[in-house]
Amino acid sequence: MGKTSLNPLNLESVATRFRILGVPLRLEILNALADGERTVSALVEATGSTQPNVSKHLTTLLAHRLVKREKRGNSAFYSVADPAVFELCEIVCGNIERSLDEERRAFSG
Amino acid sequence: MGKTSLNPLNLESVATRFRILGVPLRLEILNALADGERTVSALVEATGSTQPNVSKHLTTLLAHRLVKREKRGNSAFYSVADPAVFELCEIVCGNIERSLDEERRAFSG
DNA sequence: TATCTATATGACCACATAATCATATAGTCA
DNA sequence: TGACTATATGATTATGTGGTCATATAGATA
Repeated sequence: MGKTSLNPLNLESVATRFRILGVPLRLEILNALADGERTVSALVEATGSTQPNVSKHLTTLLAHRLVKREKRGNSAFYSVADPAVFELCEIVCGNIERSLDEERRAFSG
Repeated sequence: MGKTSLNPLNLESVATRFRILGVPLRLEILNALADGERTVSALVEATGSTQPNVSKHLTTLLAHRLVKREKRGNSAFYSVADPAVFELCEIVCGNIERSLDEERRAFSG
């Protein structure tokens, strides 16, 4: 358990996950879901994108199990399926910061 | 410090990082670099892809500072720039496993 | 210099997909 | 039922990019 080295089988699905997260609007949606469930309309407003576009990305996120969906009345409430995605973002942010630091060092040193 | 929530500025670069990692062959390359530097030829052999293709992906990985390059003699030695990428993969793997568990539970429960 | 090996790169094609628009579906309320 | 609201979806377009091929560059060696 925990032995999650990248065998060819995993490789494809891991890459797919990354690709799903590689769209700014989708990250924005996930970010907007960080503190709880939101309706599609709320996400449309939060992101400033169009309703069909947000809906489509939510469908994609749902298909890859990054979000959950619950329909209540007229609305669809989406929420993050696995909070671990936020760890990913944090690591990437740290990653980028280190890159930039190095870049700065290269320029000033 | 460590407050790396996704502001719109970060959002684009974080998404880009994810997109870079969203290509199986690139993950395979990074995986092959897990235990040290490798030449392009070695990576071509390790991945089974073509030389121009591997070289091109290495160029991409280099441009986004996911790998480092050092030329010695006739060869170019590439290595992972920030080992944190492997954490990412581990998290994603765990993520996927939880998804699959849930899926299995949904079918059998 | 000529040749061999290693790597990089430009041109090209094929394919995936993000965004938009129009429209369909479905639930609510009068 | 009919009108309204919320969400989903099909068609279309535009764009990005992964893969391939041919070729260029550059270092090593004779």
